[in-house]
Order: sequence, then structure tokens, then C-alpha cells
Amino acid sequence: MTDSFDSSESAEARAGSGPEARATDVLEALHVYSAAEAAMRRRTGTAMGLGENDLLALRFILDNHAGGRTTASKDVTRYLGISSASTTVLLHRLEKGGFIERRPSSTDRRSIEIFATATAEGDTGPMLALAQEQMSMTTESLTVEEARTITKFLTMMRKTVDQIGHRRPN
Amino acid sequence: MTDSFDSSESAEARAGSGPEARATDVLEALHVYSAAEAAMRRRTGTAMGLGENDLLALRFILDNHAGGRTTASKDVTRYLGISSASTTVLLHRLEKGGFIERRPSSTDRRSIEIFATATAEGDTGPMLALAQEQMSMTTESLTVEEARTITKFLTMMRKTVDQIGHRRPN
DNA sequence: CGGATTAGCTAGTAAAACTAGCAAACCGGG
DNA sequence: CCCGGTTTGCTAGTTTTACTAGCTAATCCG
Repeated sequence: MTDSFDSSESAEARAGSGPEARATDVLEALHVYSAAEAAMRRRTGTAMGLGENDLLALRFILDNHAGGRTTASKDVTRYLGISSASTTVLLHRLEKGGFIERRPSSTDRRSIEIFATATAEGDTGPMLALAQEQMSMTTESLTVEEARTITKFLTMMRKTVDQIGHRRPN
Repeated sequence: MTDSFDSSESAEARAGSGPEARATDVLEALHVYSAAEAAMRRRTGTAMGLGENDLLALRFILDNHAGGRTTASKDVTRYLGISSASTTVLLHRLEKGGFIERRPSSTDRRSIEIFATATAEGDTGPMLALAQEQMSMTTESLTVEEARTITKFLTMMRKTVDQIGHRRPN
């Protein structure tokens, strides 16, 4: 699938060359990674009848659940960057599929609280957990220094990216 | 938009705590960045009448062009991981928009060669270049050491991710 | 209290992917 | 040489999924 993306090896191959080449290498590696991740999500998603955004939303909800946080519709909306209407339909889709439950919030009667079902934990969980675990193994091989560098870099890049092309849905 | 992703600040805030916390911080930062990038691509794309995959394809073609390689329909198909039918329509869309030209291949008469037009270079270029430039500025502030660390990490992660989804959860 | 804002929903529309299936060109064994 | 199998790109019709517009109910705040 993405195995045919020829440019991928060049960044690694050049990973120790001239000073100007570095910056583009990083960008290219980042870009290649993004493509690989999207492809992975597509594989995983279609394998269990979910779209890319459905999967992202589900992971988001599971992550929140694991962290003891409840998730609301608006959170998903903001996380995915789609409209609130799309989010409604997406959540109904996940509910009908038996992955989540929607209960009215106890504190805000306009809002809903989203819970992942046992199905989502047991069926999706392993699937995502496997990915998560393999990725964790990679990150845990990093030194403290390296981890800090990478985290700082990614946060910087996120802020940069957030400022490109301003638009506000809903 | 993604500025409201509440979990985002935690990775940065914790970026100096325990050694085990680092690994998850890196993963979280990576996730958050991915979401931000996808949102950015969505914004940029709709701002110039192109979808996410259109933009990815165009960048792929421009990259190939810059590297002296010609692009065929099948290459785009494999790169994006979509069906050949979708690729056909996508390319026709880009052609009608004046971003690419499709010429019959000289060596294989079934195949076509895709060329980016001056419009794509001059019109899309700046748009993408702006993003690229801003991101470049970020990457260029890195030291050699940091750049190497990040590139190595991203490449490792890509390899990990490439192996996910070719397996069965049950 | 009363206007403004926020959360979620419905309805209808548009974009973009999919499947199925086709014609032309290419490749390779007999 | 030639005939079956494969590859490339295409059309047609369908499905998925996000969008816009606009609504109701709840909450916030001056």
C-alpha cells in the first residue's frame, strides 16, 4: 500500500549529511510518518467496518475513559475539527454499532456523556491496544533527553500547524 | 479549533516529570500533532477547493516532479491507498482545475504520465509553500543532534505503524 | 429577568469514496 | 506467432460521510 512510497528511505539514508539537509529531512520523515499512519488507520478501520474519523473518535473516547475523563459531543467535535452535525451522526453511528453509549449529562442538561461499551473495550481495545503497545515499545526505548526533544518538537509543530489557514466551523 | 484539545497541554506541562511518563507524553504529542495536521489540511484544502486526498496527491506529484520522476495513475493509487476508479476521478478533478496535465505514456500505451502545470507550481506552490515554510522555520531551529533524534524516531515509528493492521485481533 | 451563547439534533445537499465491470495494451509460455 | 492471464485506466451507479441551514432547550451573565 504505502510500501511503494519511494521517497521514504531517503530521509533516513541522508540522516547524517549536510546541515541544510537536516530540516527537510525532519519534515519529510514527519510527512512520511503521517502517510503511514493514515494508511494504517484505513487498514484497521475498514477491517472492522469503521471510517477513519470513527476510529479517531473512538480512540479519543477510550483514551479519555482510560484517563478517568468523560467525553461530550463537543469534545469530539473539537478534536476532529468537523461540524457538530457531523459529530452527531458519527456518534449515532458508533452507538448503533454498539461501541459507545450516550447518556444525558448529570451536570449540564443540554450535554451528553459518552461511554465506551465493553464491546469497544474488548473488541476494539485489543486492536488499538496492540498498535498502542507496539508504539509504546518504540517510545520507551528513548532516553529522557530524546523524549523531551521529540515532545518539544511535536508541540512546536502543532502550534505552527494550528495557525495555518484559519477557519472556524460552528 | 484544535487549540481546545484539552489533553494537549498536559504533555507539554509534564514534559519534565518521571521517566515512565515520557513515553506516553511522546505518543500523546504525536497523536495531537496528527490531529492538528489533518485539521490543517482540511482547512487549507477547502480554502482552495481541494479535498484532503487531492492535496496529498498533488504534493506527491510535485515531489516526484522535483525529483525528476514521472507519475502514473497507478502510483497515485498506491500512494493514497484508494481504488483506481477513485484515482481516475481525482486526477480528472485536478486536471479540470488546471493543476496537472495527463499525457499518454510513451513507453506503455495503457498508461498515462502526469505532469504538474505551472499553475500547480505557482498557485498551489505558494499555498503549500507557506505551510512548508512556516514548518521549515520550526525545523531549522533544531540542532543537528535534535534533528537526527527526531528523524530517527519518526522513521522507527513509521516502520512500526507499517506492520499494524496486517494481523487479526481474533 | 431577558438577551446572548452553547450543546446537540434534524433535514436536505454535496463531495468523494466504493464496487462492478469493460476495453486496450502488455507479458509470457507453448 | 498467439492466446490466456494480468495490468492500466476508464465509466456507471451506489454508498458513505461531511457540509450548511436552522431549530430547541439549557445555561450563562449583565
